Amino acid sequence: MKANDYEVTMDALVSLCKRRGFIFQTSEIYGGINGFWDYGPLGVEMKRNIKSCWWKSMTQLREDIVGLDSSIIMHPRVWEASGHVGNFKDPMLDCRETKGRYRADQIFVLKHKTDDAALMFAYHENAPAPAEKKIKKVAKGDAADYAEVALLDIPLDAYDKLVGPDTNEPGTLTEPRAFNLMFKTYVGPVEESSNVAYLRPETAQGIFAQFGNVLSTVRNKVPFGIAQIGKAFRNEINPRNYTFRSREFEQMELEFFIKPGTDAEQHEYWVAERLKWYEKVGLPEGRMHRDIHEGDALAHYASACTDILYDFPFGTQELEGIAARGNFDLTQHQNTSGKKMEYLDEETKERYIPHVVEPSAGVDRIALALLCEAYREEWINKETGEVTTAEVGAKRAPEGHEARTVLRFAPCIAPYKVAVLPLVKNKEALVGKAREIYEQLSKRWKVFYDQTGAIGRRYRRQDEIGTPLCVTVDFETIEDDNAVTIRDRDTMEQIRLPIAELEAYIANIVDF
RNA sequence: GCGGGCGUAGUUCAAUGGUAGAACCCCAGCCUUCCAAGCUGGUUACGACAGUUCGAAUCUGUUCGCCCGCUCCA
Repeated sequence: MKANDYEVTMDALVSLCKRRGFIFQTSEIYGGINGFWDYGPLGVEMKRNIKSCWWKSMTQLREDIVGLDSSIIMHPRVWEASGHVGNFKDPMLDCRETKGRYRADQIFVLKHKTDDAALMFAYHENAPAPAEKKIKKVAKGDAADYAEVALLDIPLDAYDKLVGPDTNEPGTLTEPRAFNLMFKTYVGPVEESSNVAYLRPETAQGIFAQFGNVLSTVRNKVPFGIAQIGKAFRNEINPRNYTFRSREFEQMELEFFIKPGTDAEQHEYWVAERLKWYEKVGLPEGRMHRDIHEGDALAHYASACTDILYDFPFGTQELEGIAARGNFDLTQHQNTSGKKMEYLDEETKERYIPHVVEPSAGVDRIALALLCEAYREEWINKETGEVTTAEVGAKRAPEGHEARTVLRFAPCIAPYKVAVLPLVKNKEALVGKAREIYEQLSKRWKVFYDQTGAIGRRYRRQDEIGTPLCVTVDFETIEDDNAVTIRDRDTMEQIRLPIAELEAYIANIVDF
């Protein structure tokens, strides 16, 4: 069953996130800075819940995975070994005429074999046909007189004779510029090239670099995993779509080390495991997709890669990538550092560098997906109480109805688990009892106490921040039955429950 | 980074180059026995920096940010 058939608009969601304190633009008082976001009082709780559900499923509910917290700045050679220093940059060039942008290494050029003064024609890799046509039309020449050259081998002073891939005019291409997507800094007070360091662009390499230490301390046998949650930084060219692509973001990565040859089955296993987890935190199957990488889309060292995607309002986008990376990373570190990265199988006496399956998820993307999924506007018929999904974009509810905004979070994700509400605030005994319950429940969960305004308004406030349960203390509670009403966020129905049974009831609903 | 659009209160919107308003939200008080009731009062905004002008939310420039397209996404 889909949890939500309401199609949220990003405008409505962004507005609610700011209004209720989920997500703020960073440094907003100074005008903000592109690609960086802050999580407010509710957002930080929600994000912590996502991380602890993941951490619990990885390191607590199974004994073959241990945790790690490696530093953000590591030895620069880590990034040489991983290939990030060499490859983590894309030389790009623009066309002034068409406003197109191209990756320089994907553009090739047809150049006259003998006449250096002749026009040259650029084209997209493996698609020379348009350039060959232009040789006939524009240069009145014969394609046979031209040879293929990589764009990066064309000298800059010849760019005025170069015709771009999507134009017929020469001289419209800018020179290629390298974009290194790693944030650079200096270790120590002096800025010199010998102490350049990078903010990690992924948490994974911290795991690989500590593989040996972890292996020698925890006595785990292959297959086993190392899990890590932490910040990573990428100097994205163009952050977009709210928090979806940020320059500072948080990852939850597992490196699951396996025996070579079991890659395919382990990969398949982890894709299924992770999809189960997404279902559990509230992303239903109907809006989740798998993108199975094949052929050219696969990195050269990987034997399989499956992206897990979610239907965002701005398109179907990646939440997590699950890659079978062979032993590429450990081998690279072994070669670069000179330290052995081998595992000895005690039973078979085999020595090998383990292969790895890497489920790598973006916390911020999951948070955004959960917000999109949870957001819902409803219309409630004032007479019958019947609830219908609101029309998207409607300014107000139709005659005889009132509007309700509700975040239908899975209870394990909700920032607050319970709200405790005295029915009225000007009766001391009611308030006293409510405070007592609040303090009792607060020892176990994040609980909201609210005595302001009409009870209905307080319910709606909790709906809008996704609190799954409201506990209301009324006159019967103190005069009669020592019980409270519990109101459900989604159905708005109430049951009566003795205070003695309250904790067990709540735990059953909200704990992961 | 390029092109286009847009920046007024927490939100959604007003205001002819001349005192920045409203609704909702929020806060306080009164009232209130279960789904945004009512009454009274209150806080809060022209993204930033320059320029033109007697006077700028309004005109100009720059910049920052957001949205859309291109581009990119190991």
